[in-house]
Amino acid sequence: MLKISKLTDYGTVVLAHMARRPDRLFSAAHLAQELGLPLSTVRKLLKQMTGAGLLYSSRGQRGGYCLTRPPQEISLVEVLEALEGPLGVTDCSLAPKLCGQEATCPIRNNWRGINGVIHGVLQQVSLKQLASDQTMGIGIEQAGGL
Amino acid sequence: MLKISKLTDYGTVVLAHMARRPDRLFSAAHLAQELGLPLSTVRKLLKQMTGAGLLYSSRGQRGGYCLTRPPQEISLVEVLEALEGPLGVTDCSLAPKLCGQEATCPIRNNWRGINGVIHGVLQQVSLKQLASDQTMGIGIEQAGGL
DNA sequence: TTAAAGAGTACTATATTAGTACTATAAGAG
DNA sequence: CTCTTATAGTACTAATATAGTACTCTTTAA
Repeated sequence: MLKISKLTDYGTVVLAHMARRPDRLFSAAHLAQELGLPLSTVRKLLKQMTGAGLLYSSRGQRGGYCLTRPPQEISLVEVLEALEGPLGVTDCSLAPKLCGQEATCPIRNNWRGINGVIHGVLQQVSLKQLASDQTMGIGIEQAGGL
Repeated sequence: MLKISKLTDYGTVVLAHMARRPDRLFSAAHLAQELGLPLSTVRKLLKQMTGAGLLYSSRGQRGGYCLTRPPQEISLVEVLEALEGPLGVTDCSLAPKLCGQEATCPIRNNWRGINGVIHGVLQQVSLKQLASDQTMGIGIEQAGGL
């Protein structure tokens, strides 16, 4: 259904929460409690996002996580790709040799185009926007072609 | 990875092929052979799309399938929804009561907005465009909000 | 030195996806 | 009228992905 996974969804919830206080340091336990998510799950997400470079972590007592960049500079694509790997609507728009039909497939190029558009949409959304109460305005226009 | 399933992908290949000859009647066996896809799989897809109202079917000798509407009037969303059910990037943008966080989730509205945009992109792409050799032109513009 | 916190690893249950096989039914050809 | 071709319906299996959890190790500040 063209869905992101539930874990990724939780990940965006966690990041959006952190984006509201970019100054603060958040521990996994605090986040889990504040957001009502299972601690183990939150831990897993934080670890993964740290590995992807989205978060700084500091250990020890009074340790925790914080964003590596200001929330308006982090796009949703980055977050999704950190948690799910490269974004591809179809196999062929992701990597070669996954489909088998590839060489002869007459619609591959068009799928790649669609993938690019969706990628663009998600790139335009920043973490700051995602965390915002205001409704986001993103429009689409038909540019040309047939 | 925000991906459609491989079966759905095959479905679009099949439909795009049929869209090039909207007059013709295609049997499952022919399509499977022409596209190099497994017959059983093609059969499954055709049945499902017929049930969803995208195809007419006629049985018996010289039977087969054809599109119920001209290819430029069939949007990609319809095809995806016929094969995968309602389109929802997140659980909460799909149906109530799937997430648990729903009531308190601060970013639900924004996800719903993103979902709407992606829905819009796929709605703008017709089967005729998908089947076309020409590169499609779809642009995105930032309209407002923050 | 101890307690709080992240890092690393491994595991299990469930759901989804992909692919296939078999039987029944309909309709045209001869 | 019956044979052949084709769709309709159903059911099943294997592989993969997802979700959630548990446990141990390491770091660091009080």
